[in-house]
Amino acid sequence: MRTARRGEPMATTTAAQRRSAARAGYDAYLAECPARQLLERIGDKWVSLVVNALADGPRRYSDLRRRLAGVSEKMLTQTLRNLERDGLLTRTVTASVPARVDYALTPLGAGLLPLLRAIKDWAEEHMPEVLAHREAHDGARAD
Amino acid sequence: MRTARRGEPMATTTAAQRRSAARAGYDAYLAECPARQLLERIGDKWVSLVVNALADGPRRYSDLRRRLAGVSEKMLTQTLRNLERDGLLTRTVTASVPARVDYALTPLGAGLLPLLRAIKDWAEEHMPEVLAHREAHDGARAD
DNA sequence: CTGTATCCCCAACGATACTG
DNA sequence: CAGTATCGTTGGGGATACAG
Repeated sequence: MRTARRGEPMATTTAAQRRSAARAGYDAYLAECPARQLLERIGDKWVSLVVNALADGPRRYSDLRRRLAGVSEKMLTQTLRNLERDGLLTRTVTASVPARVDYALTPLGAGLLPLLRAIKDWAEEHMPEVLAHREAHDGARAD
Repeated sequence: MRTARRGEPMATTTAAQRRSAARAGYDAYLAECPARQLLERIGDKWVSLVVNALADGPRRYSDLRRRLAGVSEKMLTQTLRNLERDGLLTRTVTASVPARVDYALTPLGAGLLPLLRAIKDWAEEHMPEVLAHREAHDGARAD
């Protein structure tokens, strides 16, 4: 993107382009915002559940799959890999027959528990009110 | 879904079907889990930003659009409507010329601020470590 | 047992144009 | 000023089959 060199009017390239630039900049800012990065992690559908499932100790893969009855293998593996990649849990392979893999929270991952707890507490205390609003709102215009 | 009444072997319809049933049940459970409902709300890309933008008082639509430089009109409106629907903010129309609309947090919505603050604090304290892990992990296998 | 590989769908998000 | 309408892209997430 080059600035207009000549002193020409150039009525175009103003509003829309400025918008685009602002967007790009803001997006870059958002991509670096720690809070948003965290929300993207824990917002993943299975992350909070996996972390909670590991709260009281290591679990095997099949163990997790049973406890999180709704998860597909693909998503469970993907979630675990992402969390491992971020240093939130460890993956330990025991090369026996049959193979055995244990997952456990790291201290960093365990540090997430109080935060998840806070989220859960807020949710249990206030979500009913939120849902009541939602239904009232929908009901009023369902007609 | 009926349980197998007879003591018959019925090799088919077992594993896969049981899986499906478990999934459906678990999904239903998740749909009702307050913590997940909350995560779905605040996980929306613009929700936390909008709530924060309203932290210190009401704002007009165009005001919000300026402060959240990256948001499209569609997403801003959609986010605001969702939050209004959930009783987290109010929408006040002043029928003047030109039209004017103010958005403000309700007490319920303001109650979200401490939680968002907690998320932000955790993120600022620990996300650098998470990102360091991530890069180390990626770098190790980037070859 | 612990995954990987593949295909597919859909909802989120964005871009653009138009309206009261 | 404050939206609505419409279209297109993208990636999250699930189903299924296969592999070490």
